Amino acid sequence: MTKNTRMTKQKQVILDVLRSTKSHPTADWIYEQARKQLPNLSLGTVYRNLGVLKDMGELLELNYGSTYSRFDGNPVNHYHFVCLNCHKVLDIEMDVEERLNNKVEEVMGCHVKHHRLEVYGTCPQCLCKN
Amino acid sequence: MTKNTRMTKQKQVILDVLRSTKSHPTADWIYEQARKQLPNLSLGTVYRNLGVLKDMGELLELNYGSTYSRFDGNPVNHYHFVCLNCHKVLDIEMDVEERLNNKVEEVMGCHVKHHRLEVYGTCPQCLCKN
DNA sequence: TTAGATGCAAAGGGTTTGCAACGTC
DNA sequence: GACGTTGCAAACCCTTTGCATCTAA
Repeated sequence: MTKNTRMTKQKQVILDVLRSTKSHPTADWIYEQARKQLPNLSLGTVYRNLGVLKDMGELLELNYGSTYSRFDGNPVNHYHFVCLNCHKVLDIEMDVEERLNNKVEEVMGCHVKHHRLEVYGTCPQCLCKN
Repeated sequence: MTKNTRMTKQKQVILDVLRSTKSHPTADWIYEQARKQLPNLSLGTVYRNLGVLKDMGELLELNYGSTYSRFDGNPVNHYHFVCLNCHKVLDIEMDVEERLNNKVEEVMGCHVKHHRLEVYGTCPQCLCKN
C-alpha cells in the first residue's frame, strides 16, 4: 500500500502537468502529457498518484455523468459549467456562496464540509454555431 | 436499438421500484428489487430502461464520486447531501435557487439549462455516533 | 404481423491491484 | 539497507452490446 512519504519523479511530473493546465483533464490525458517527460511512466502510477494527491487535497476529482473521472488541479472550491453540447467543462468565475453551507446545516441538522455546484447548459462557442 | 414506444412489464416494474423509494438506489439494487416480481429480468434490461427513462426525464442519474451510478426517481430538480462518513445520499428539503442560473448566464455568456448542487459533510446519524 | 424489447452472455473500458524490481531517504 | 513506489499486466466491476427469441400493438 502507498504511504506517500517520498517525492518521486513521477509524482512531481504528474502534479506539474495538472498545475500547468486550466482544463479538467482525464487520467489518460495526464498520462500522455507526463509520458513526454517520463516515457516509461505507467497508467497505474498515474492513478495511484492522483489518488494520493486527492487525499492530500491537492486536487479535486470530478465526474460529470461520464464513465470516467476528470481531475482539477485547482483545489480551491469553485463552480463548474458543463456544456451539454460539446461536453467541455469550464470554471465559473464566481464567488462560492459559503452561506449555502450554513443554510443546509440548519435544514438538515448535519455538519457541512463543502459543496459542489455544477451548471449545465450550452457554452458560448456552441451558442454561436447555432 | 430501443425506440421506447411500448410499455412492457419490465419497464413498468422498474419504474415502480424507482418511484417506491426515496433512496437513491444503484442499478443493481433496482435489479434485485424488480426480480422479486420478474425473476427472469436481466440486468441489461434494467440498464436499457434506466437509460430510456432518463432520456424521457422520468429520473435523474447521479454519480457522486463512486464508480457506479445512482438513480433518483424524483425528476424535479432538488439538492443532495452526501455523508462523507456513511456515504448515504439524502435529499435536501430546500428550494432550488433558480436565480443562480441567471447569475451564471451573465458571468459566462452561456445558456443555462439547470444546475446541480451537492453538499458534503456528516449526516445527523453519524454526528451522534461520535 | 412486425418492429421494438428482452435475456443471455460476452465484450467494453476506465480503474485497481499483485508482485517483483527499483529508487528514495 | 529498508521500505515506499513503480512498471507491467492481469483482474475488477459497472455498464453496454450483439443476437436470437419473444411480445406489445
